[in-house]
Amino acid sequence: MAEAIGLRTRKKFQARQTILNAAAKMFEAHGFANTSIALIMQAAGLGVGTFYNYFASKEEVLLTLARNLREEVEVEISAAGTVNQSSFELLERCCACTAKVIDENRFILPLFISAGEHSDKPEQIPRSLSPGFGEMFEEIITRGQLCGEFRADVPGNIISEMVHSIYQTTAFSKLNISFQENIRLKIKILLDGIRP
Amino acid sequence: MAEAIGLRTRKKFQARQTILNAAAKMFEAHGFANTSIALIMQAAGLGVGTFYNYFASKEEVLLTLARNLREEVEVEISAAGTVNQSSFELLERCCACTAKVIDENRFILPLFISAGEHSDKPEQIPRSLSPGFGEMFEEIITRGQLCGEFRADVPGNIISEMVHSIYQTTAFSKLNISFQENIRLKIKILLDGIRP
Amino acid sequence: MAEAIGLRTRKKFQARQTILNAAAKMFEAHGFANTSIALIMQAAGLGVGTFYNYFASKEEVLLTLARNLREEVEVEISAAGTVNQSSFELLERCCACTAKVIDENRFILPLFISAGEHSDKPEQIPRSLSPGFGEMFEEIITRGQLCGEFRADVPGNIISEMVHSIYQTTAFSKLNISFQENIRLKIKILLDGIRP
Amino acid sequence: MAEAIGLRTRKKFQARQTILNAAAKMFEAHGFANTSIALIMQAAGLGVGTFYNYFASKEEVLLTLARNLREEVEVEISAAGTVNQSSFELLERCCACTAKVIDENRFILPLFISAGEHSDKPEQIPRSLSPGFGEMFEEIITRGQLCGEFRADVPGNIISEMVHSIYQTTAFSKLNISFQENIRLKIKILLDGIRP
DNA sequence: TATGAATGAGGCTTCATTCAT
DNA sequence: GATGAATGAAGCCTCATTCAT
Repeated sequence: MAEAIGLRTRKKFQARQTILNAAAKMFEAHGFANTSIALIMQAAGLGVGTFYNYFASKEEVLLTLARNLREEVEVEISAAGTVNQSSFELLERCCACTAKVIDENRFILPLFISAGEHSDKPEQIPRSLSPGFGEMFEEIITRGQLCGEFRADVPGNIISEMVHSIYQTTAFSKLNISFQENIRLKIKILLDGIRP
Repeated sequence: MAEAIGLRTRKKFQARQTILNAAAKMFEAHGFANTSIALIMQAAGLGVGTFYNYFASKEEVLLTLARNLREEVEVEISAAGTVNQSSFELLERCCACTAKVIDENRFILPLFISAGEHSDKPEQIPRSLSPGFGEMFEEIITRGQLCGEFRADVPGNIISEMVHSIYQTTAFSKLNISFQENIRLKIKILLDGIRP
Repeated sequence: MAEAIGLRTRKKFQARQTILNAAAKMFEAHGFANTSIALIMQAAGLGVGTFYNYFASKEEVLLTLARNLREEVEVEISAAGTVNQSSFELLERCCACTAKVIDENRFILPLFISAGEHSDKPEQIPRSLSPGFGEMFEEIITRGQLCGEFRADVPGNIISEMVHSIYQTTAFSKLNISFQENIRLKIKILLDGIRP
Repeated sequence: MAEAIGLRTRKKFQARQTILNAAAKMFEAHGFANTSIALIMQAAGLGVGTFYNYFASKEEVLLTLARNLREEVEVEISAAGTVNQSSFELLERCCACTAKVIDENRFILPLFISAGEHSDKPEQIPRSLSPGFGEMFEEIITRGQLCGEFRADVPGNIISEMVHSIYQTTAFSKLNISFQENIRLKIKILLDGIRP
């Protein structure tokens, strides 16, 4: 009995995953707006109606994907020990970690920038991978400014926005250079630009 | 007769402008995706069918708006005398001019970032205000690098992309600071970051 | 030109009528809930999308049909001269007129009783052919009570409700007797029942 | 063993009752059409599939509820001794009893009037609480006519229909008067109206 | 018997596009 | 050239019903 329930539960979980994966693939291939729920479910090999057993809307799928991504970033970052480092080193490392995870889920960031546009219910989609995605950067930056490691004549949230902007737009880059390397170079410029 | 044709031409031109203005207003108010052609033409006070006498699609309207914007920027920049300036001064001034024009047409940049997502025909919408918007910056930057005024260990197109990214994402900024000032600060960091 | 506009306007009006007629027919044949918009438009020989050029919802169609019916009733009643009559005669005549019109649009009354149930937006559908349908009866009855022609130990609005109920339920009658005669007999009982 | 079966039978009966109660509650709260089977079973705290172990359709649930109601009415009426009464007294008492029971299950009458509209299978839902609900009244009335207690110039089934109509529409009444009192007044008028 | 995930038909609605006037 | 009614494809979503566990 317990086993039966376990099986059912496992299957249910699997279906959810299948849908998420299919959605990610379709979003990447066709964009968020051009991906219909029917298309997702077709890619998932499931009936259309099944979608609504797991999600209320396409937006919810996107949010879920984003939340998963954010968790991955956090895991990755906390895995890299971050003690006894200068704010420069810390920021650099965090940026590299973030770049790595995003690189593997490149499709999602662009989606997020624009998703607010699409939906009838724009309030449901935050402009960035919020909440809390940018806060990490802002914290590091603020601390660096307090320590005198970063210039203080520019507000920390402006710098943080700049970091953000680098990720968001680099995802679209057509330059013949790897995503992570691209990010690395831009962050290097930024770091040099915020020395006191 | 020539006058009659002129009148007609002018009238035709007027309708086109009316549509463009209405579209800009509606895009700004409701977003690109949520703006139907019917809505545009209603705002324009013209019949739906008339739209197709001037444009083939919503995408074309957007492109036209972007092209107009770019022209404005160019006019503005060339108005500011640009001789005998260091690359730093030149880049700073160009960025300020661009910020000013974009500030007055703020809605269009966000639209552009996301429009590719929306359309059935994404190939029709370039990712940025291309063609040629970024080239101006790239030219200045490359020249600066050749003169040894800018660091050369980072490719010029990467730097150019960074400039671009600043405009694109600042248009979304929720910080309590004016758009132009926000841009100015970020460009300042960038400029300091690309000193040799 | 004026003629062209006239033609267009006329055609538009015709389409609206066509839809109303088709809807009435389908409502009668299959009931309100079982009549899809697609079915109506198929019966009307028009495309589905055309429906929304004229009505926002099925409910609006129903309301329109009801409003038309009410107008017919009023025309019919005012056609019958109503001066110098006892309240008994007046009520009897009004009831007969109403019965006649309703008889020709029998399907609509049942629809109205139940339509509130159906809709997601029940507030949009009044329970009776309001506003003003019942008021006519209530006015006559109140006047009759004041003159002492009708019993006063029962509130007028109760009597009015009774009149209403007769119409509403007789529309469903399966008895082998004509609608108008059925109504006539019930009203006769009611009239005898409200003598002082 | 016999006990085990008894227990099982009782359990089965319990589930059925649970569903009926939940359905009644949901019908009352949301209306027949807006109540999905899933909603009923959720309110019942049972699985969706379980529904089909007891009922073939929502319509069958409604019919069952109606049949139960009718039985209640009969019990109530037979409880009130009905010997040696004039037809007037008898009809009055029966109407009062019926009103009392219906008052406690007010939701069901409106449902019934409209249920025929809703269903794909209208033939499955009779227009009134048939079969047999009205027969009781018809019998009393016919008897009263034969005895010369009621007027005979109006067919008995017409009068019976009138009684019916009073119940059906009073369930919707918005007047500021209790259901039972409302019914009592209307029946009083009717009784006065059918004196010979 | 109880379950509830899976299903797909079917309803509603929007909207780019056409075409007769 | 201007118009706007007509169109139908396409998307979203609900829900009765089935069936494997």
